[in-house]
Amino acid sequence: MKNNAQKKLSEFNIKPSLHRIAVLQYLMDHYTHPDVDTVFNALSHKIPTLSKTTIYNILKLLSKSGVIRCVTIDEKTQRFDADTSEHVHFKCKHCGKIIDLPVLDNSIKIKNTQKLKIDEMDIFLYGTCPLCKPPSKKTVSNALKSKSSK
Amino acid sequence: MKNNAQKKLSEFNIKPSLHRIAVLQYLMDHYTHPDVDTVFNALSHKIPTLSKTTIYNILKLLSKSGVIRCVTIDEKTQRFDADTSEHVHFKCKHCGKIIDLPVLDNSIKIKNTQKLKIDEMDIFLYGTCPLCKPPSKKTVSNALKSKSSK
DNA sequence: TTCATTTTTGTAATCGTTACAAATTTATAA
DNA sequence: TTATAAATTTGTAACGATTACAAAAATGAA
Repeated sequence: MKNNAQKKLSEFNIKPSLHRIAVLQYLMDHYTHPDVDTVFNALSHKIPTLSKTTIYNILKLLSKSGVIRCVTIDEKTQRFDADTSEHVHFKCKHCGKIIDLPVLDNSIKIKNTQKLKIDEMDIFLYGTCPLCKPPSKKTVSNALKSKSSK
Repeated sequence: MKNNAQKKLSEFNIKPSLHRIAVLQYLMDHYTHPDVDTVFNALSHKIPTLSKTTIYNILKLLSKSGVIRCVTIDEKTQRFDADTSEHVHFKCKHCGKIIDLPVLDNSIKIKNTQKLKIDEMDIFLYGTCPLCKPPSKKTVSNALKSKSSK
């Protein structure tokens, strides 16, 4: 029983065209922070006439409407996330994978002495995931190897 | 009495060429998170032969060495910060200005159950600065004005 | 149907960044 | 000093993600 993209679009007063449903449904089925190309390649089989510009258009529309979030942890490409709840993104420097992490409630305390009106927050972590550097001691050479073989 | 860029480069075992000193000194004199063009325009007067590629090279070198930090809060352009201490970046959606905010010590608690090795962290806030939306009630029209006149 | 509006499409353009090789500068050795 | 090697800088060309734009297609209303 998967989430309903069409229903979500209607909740946000966005006309649920077939393309929009397909894009949002893909994001709601794959919480892997895909970029434009990944979404395009995944859907172009089912929708042969699909244009990449359409993917750009829809993802921008959904981002601006608050249906999804644009994850800018990648220097090169925009990534997108249908999970709009507060969470942290970790990016492995070696394999590039992005991992979601929960945040303990109210754990982030910032001195806002300048009366800034804060609407959104991004927390990005960078490091090494367990697959790229297992915690045992024998993996130093492996870690160096994966580091140099970028 | 300003900070010494040459000394800092030597501390990081980076040969203090005139260009590198100039770039780092600019960042240490201007904690305004400038982008490549801003640094280039500021220095090209004093160094007429300066190439923009050199700015890119040096800023990448300094970032990778940990002398400075690349601030990726901007979607389009890389920005750079000679302040490598832990702090938060706020970006005003309207004027684009980036403001530093301190973080209360140990205030960020994340459930790291996956044994991730975390090296770096970015915290980005987005919203409206006091200049773009003063806290008084008469400024609604002003806020709208500055919003539409992007 | 007809007309207006919205959505989608494809191409061209934009722009920040990088690749690359030549040119210059700096360091080292004889 | 001079010669040679290494490091740094430079300029151009290329790259690639994204956007602008106008035409085409689809949708909705009358």
